[in-house]
Amino acid sequence: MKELKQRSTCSISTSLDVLGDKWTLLIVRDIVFAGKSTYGQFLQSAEKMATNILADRLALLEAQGILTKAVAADKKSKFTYRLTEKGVDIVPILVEFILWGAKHGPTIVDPGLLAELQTGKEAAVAKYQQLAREKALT
Amino acid sequence: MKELKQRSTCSISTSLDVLGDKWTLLIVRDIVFAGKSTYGQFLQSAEKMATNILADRLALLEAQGILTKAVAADKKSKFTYRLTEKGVDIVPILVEFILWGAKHGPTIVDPGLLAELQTGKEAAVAKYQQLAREKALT
DNA sequence: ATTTTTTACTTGCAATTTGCAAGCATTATA
DNA sequence: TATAATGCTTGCAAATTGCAAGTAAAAAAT
Repeated sequence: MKELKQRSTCSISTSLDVLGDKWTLLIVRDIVFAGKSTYGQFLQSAEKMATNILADRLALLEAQGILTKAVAADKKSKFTYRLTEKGVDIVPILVEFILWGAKHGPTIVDPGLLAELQTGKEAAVAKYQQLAREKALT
Repeated sequence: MKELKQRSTCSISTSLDVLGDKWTLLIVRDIVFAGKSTYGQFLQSAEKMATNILADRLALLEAQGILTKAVAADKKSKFTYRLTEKGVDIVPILVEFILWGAKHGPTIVDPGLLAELQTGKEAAVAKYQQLAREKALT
């Protein structure tokens, strides 16, 4: 796992030190918007993350206190990854990426989600944050 | 300049295809919050971006229609980089990175800016977007 | 007029990171 | 007891990054 180095004291820069790559936020996305929680589920996403990259990023996110790793309730050979409060606080960032991509990129967004975000962003953010918190308790 | 490839149709993923690295958003930050506009000014930031990386990212951002490059008003040997509307729409993303970093990271944020963002996020976003638009006209 | 400086890059190369394929270890199922 | 599921680890080539030096056009200084 690559070690984290802080490039400056700027909060945008330090956020990018942790989240600034092509894969990390996709894991958080999968937890928040796709209800995923296991290594195998993350691997099945459309972007086809490599197994070593996934393992590296999960370890990094855990080390940063963004998610927790626990043995699954049903199987001892399975692990469940959930968001901490620090992770739940990433939801607003994801929402802004959704809105920017939907407006300016060649993307397909669930129309229900998009409408929800465009008509009441704060309420939608709060809703998905609460859903993530509730899953973290199971 | 590395070519852009779209990994999926997810709007978060396509946004990360363009903005998901450690440097790109720092350039946008420097334009929006530090009033910078030239290659030399971007190089002077605290994070010390390498010259080849800066040149690559500026070309990529221009190719993506996020910023424009124009000969400076005072000198023919100088270029001025400004945000397009697509670039101005990145401001909300930057704001969420500021808030997340300020809350969870070891950072130093201008207290005035932080208070402004925490008390009236939407108004602050609109203000910095308008400032960027006005500079783009000069 | 000529040299020096400013400004914006480009180039070469070593080091790091990524991406792909295969292998391994533990637990669960047949 | 063998097979499958699950979560990784390893090896290696390819791509990207980071550092230092070099280049080219325009501006300023002499």
